[in-house]
Amino acid sequence: MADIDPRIPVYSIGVVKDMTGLTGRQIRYYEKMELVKPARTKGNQRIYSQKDIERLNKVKELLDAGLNIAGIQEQLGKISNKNEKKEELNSSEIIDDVKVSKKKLTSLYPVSNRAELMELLSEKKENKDD
DNA sequence: TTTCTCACA
DNA sequence: TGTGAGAA
Repeated sequence: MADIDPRIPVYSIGVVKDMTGLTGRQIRYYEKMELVKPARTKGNQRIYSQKDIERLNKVKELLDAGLNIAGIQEQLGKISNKNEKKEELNSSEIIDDVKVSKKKLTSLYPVSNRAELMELLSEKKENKDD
């Protein structure tokens, strides 16, 4: 649909919605809040990279952790700026363990962390693309 | 199918 | 913070 670069995989909002378990509106809403910054196709369709997927999952965790948009912007700004601080990870790894697939995720997979999710998503992408 | 804006809670 | 409706 929106594979512009053959090197890197890009996803439309439809697949991102399926991957993240978020609704299309939530994803667009996060973009509006500048939590994510997907590129656009010639037809103005949003195109998300794996970095965007990870960011959206991060947003999910942060929101679930009790953060508001402003707080998430700070967290995302940090990781986007440079590598994460060990002290900051202290709280991140705690929520990282048990969030992800808590209540949303309609028909996803029995994953328990993002890393595992990303692997599954990669397989799914190849499967769909094929 | 995805996009946007307006409006509601 | 997130969604519904309407229009394109």
